[in-house]
Amino acid sequence: MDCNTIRRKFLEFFESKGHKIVPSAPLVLKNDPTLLFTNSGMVQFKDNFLGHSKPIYNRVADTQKCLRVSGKHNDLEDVGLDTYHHTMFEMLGNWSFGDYFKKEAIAWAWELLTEVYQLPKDRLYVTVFGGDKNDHLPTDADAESLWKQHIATDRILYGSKKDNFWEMGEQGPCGPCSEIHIDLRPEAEVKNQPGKELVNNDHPQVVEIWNLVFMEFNRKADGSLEKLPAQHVDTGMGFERLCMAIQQKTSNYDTDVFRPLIDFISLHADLYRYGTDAKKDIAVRVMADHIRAVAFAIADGQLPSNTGAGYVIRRILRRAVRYGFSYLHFKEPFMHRLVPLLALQLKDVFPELHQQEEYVARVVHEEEISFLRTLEKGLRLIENYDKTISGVQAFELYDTFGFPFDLTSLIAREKNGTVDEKGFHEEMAKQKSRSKADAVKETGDWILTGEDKKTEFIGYDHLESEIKIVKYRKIKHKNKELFQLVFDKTPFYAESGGQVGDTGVIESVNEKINITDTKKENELIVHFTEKLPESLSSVFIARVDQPKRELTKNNHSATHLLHAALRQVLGKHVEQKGSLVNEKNLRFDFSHFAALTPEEIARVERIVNQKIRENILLTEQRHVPIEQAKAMGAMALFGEKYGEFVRMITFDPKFSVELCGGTHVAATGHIGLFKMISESSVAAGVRRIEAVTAEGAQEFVNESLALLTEVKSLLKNPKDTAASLQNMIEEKQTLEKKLDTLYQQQSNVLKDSLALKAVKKKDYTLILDKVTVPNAEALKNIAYALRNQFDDLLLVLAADVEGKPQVAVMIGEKLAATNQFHAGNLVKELAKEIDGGGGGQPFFATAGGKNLSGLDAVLTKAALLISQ
RNA sequence: GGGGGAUUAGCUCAGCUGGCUAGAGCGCUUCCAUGGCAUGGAAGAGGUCAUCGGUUCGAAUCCGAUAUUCUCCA
Repeated sequence: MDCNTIRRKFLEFFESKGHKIVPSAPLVLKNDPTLLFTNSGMVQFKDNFLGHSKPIYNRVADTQKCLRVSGKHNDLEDVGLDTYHHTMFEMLGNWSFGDYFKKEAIAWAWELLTEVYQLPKDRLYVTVFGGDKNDHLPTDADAESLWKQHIATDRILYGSKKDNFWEMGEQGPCGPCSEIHIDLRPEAEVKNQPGKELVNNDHPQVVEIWNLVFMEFNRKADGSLEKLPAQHVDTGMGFERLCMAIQQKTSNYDTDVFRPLIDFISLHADLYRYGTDAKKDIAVRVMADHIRAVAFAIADGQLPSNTGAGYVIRRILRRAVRYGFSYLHFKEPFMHRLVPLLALQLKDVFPELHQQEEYVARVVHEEEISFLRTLEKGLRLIENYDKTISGVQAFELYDTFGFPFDLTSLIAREKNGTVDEKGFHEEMAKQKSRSKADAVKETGDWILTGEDKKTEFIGYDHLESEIKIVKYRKIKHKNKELFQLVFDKTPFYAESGGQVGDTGVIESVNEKINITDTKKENELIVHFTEKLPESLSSVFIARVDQPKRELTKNNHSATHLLHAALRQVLGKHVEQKGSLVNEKNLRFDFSHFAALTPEEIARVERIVNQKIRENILLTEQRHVPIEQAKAMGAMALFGEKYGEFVRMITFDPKFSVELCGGTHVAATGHIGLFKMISESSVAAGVRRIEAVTAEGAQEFVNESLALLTEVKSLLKNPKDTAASLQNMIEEKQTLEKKLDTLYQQQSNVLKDSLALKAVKKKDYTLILDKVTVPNAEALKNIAYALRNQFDDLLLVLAADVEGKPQVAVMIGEKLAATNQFHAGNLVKELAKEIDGGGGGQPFFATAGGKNLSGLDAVLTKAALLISQ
C-alpha cells in the first residue's frame, strides 16, 4: 500500500464514522505565546479544549503538518542519527469534542489498524494508564475493560504517568491516554524475546504508532487537577511510522515518503549508494528530513531569520547544509533543488508548497549561499588556530562566527589536534543562562470573576461600550507585574493581521484603568494593564483611544490598496509575506524577485492615490463562507488559518478584495494621501515597502520640502539645486588637493632651507632649528624628506604648529643602525621643556606640549644632550 | 528580548600589545613585448580607515554613542 493510499484510507475511514475532514493548520503559529510551531494534531483545536471557543463540528479528522525540534523525546541534533526521528512529520488524528469517548475511540482505532490496514493482531500491544499516587488517580479501568473486548489480556500493558498521562503543557487540559504499539522485528527475534518487554523502551522496531488521549482534566498552576465539564478525545498517529509498519520496512526513511528524496540526494552525491556507509547515510537522512521542515515552514510564511521561529528554520537548514558539506561533499548549494521534488510529491495533500515552489526554492538557495559563506569564513579563521582548540575559542567560532562545533572538532581531528568539548559546553551554558535570566516569565491561573464565555468583539461598530470583566490573571516578567483581563465583550481590537492592538481605558464610577495593549492568545482577546481594578465585578465603560485607531485604519486600508496596486504593476506573483500597521506608518512585505524601479514605485504610488481620490466606499461582509469568498476573488494568504466563515473587505470588487479581520476606513478618501518612504529587501525574494498616509504623509512631505527650501536658500537658490551641490562638492575636492600641494611646496621650501643649515659633525649631520608649520603632518613630511637626503642625519625640530609647541626628532638610517642615539628617549627628555610628553620609534619620535615659549630651551637642551 | 563580532582602495581582505609617510591579491588606466590570448612585463590612479564624540604628545588601532551588517541564545 503506498503512502498516498494509506493517508486517503485514514481520512475516508473517519469520514464514514461521521467526522468532518478539515485541512491541516499552518506549521507556524501566530497567536500563541507558548508555542512556535504546530507540534501535534491537536494544536489547531487547543481553544476548543481550553474552552475559549466552541467547536463547529464535534467530530473531526485530518492530517496535520507538525514540527518538532526540541522536547522530551526529540532534539534537532538527534534527527537523522537514528532511523525514526523527524523534524517535520504528518500526524493523522481524529477528535471528539464532548461527543464520543473511550469506547468508540478504541473500537475504531482497532478496526482501522487491523481491518483496513490489515496489521497483524499478534504484533500489536496496547498500553493503558496505570494510575498515579501524587495525582490521586486510579488505573484507567474503562480503557482496560474496553480493550479486553478486542485484544488478549496479556497484550495490555500498564503505563506510568510519564508514558500514559498526556498533558498539553504545565497547565491546561490533560488526561490518561492509551497507546497502540507494534512489534516489527523479524520472526526469529520475536521468538527470542517477547515484544511486550520492549514496549516503550526506545527499540527502533517496537514502536508506538497511535496515541489515544482521553481528555478529562484541567491542570491548574498549583499542580492540582480539576474535572473538565465535557470529555474529549484527541488522537495522534505518526503517518511516516504508520507507513513503515504497513509497508513492512525497518525505517521510516525506507518508505515511499522519503525514498524519492533519498534517491535524488544519493544520485547527486557522486552516485552514492544509500545504505553502504553509516556516516553518509546519516547525512542523506538529515537532508531528506530537513528539507521538508524548511520548505513547508517557508511556504507557510516563515522566512529564515535570526530570531524566534525564523531562527529555528535557519538552524534546521544549516544543519542539513553542514551534513551535506562534511559527509557528501556538497560544496555548492543543493538543498534548494529538492524543493520541486517535494512539492510534486505532496501536491495534492499540501498544495501550498507546489503553488509557491519557485519562491521557496529561491529563499532556500539564498540561505544556503549565505551559510556557505559563513562556513568559508570560519574555515579561514580556524586555519590560524593551534591544533588544540580551547573551549573558549571553539565557542567564539560558534557564537560569534556561526561556525558549527562539530566542524571545529572534525577539523581539529584532521590536524591530529583536539577540541575542549567540556569547555565549549560550559561557555554555551553561560550563554543560555544569560538569555534565560532575561526571559523568565511567570504566568498565573485565570481567575474567573463572571461566567466564562467567549468574548464578543464589537470594535468594528463601537469604540466605547459597557463591559464586565470575565476573568483575569497575573504575569510576572523581569520583576514587572502585569495583568491580563478578558471581558464579556470588547471594543478593543487585538493585534492581528499586522494591525497593532488597541489601547485606551476602562472606567467605572470609582476608578480608571489604562489598557496598554490588546493581544490575541489563539482566539482569546486579552487586554493588558499595569493595574488591576479594585472592584472586579463592577460594570466598566471601555473606551478605545480613538485618534490612534483612526490613524491605524487609514494605514490598514492603504495597505490593501497598495497590495492591489502592486499586483497590478508587478504581476500576480506578488503575495503578502508580512505586514505591520500602526498609527504612524505601514510596512508591507511581499514576494517579488527584484528591487522596484523608480518608475514602478511612481506607478504604484499613483494608482494608490488615484484610488484614494476615487473615494471608494468600503464593502464589509462579516460572515461569508470561505469557499464563496474565494470564488469572489478574495485572496487567501498562505500560512494563515481561516475558519469556515470569513470577513471580506472590498474596495471596488474589481480592485481590492481581501480576507481581513482588521479595521478600515468607510471610504478611501479618508486616507487623504499615500506616500512611500522606502523600498528595500528583507530576504531572498521578499521586498519591503514602508509608507505613510494622511497626517503622517502630509508631515513627511512638509518636512522634505522644508529641508529642500533650506538647502536651496543655503545655496542662494540656484536654478538646478542638485547640479549646484554637485559642483560645490567637486570644487571642495579640488581645493583640498590644491591646499595639499601648497603645503607640500611650503614644506619643500622649508626642508631645503633646513638642509642648507645642516652642520657636518664627526659621526653625524646635525640639523637643529625652530620652525613654523601648518600641521603635524607637514612636520612629519619634512623630517622624512630630510632623512632621505642624509643617511647620517640627526634632526631636532622645535615647531610651532598652529600655536602649539611640538618637537620632532629624526635619526638617519645609517646613524640609527649604530644605536648611538635613540629618538624616543631624546624626545622624552626634550618634551619636559614644553610641559609635555612624547615618544615614538628609535629613529623617529614626536612630542607635544603646552608651553610654546619653551621651544628655545628645547634647542639648547638638545645641543647639550647630543654633545654628551 | 539578551550576548558576541565586523565595518580599511571598485571587490576580497592583511594591519600583533597606539608610533616604519595605511598594505596585498584581483580589478581599473597607460605604456611595452608576441600573429592571437583568461598572456607576460613596467608604470600609475584609487582610501574623510562607517559616522560622531572622548582618552593621548600621537588613534585605523583604546573607550563611549549611533548606523549598517553577521552570528549565537531565549
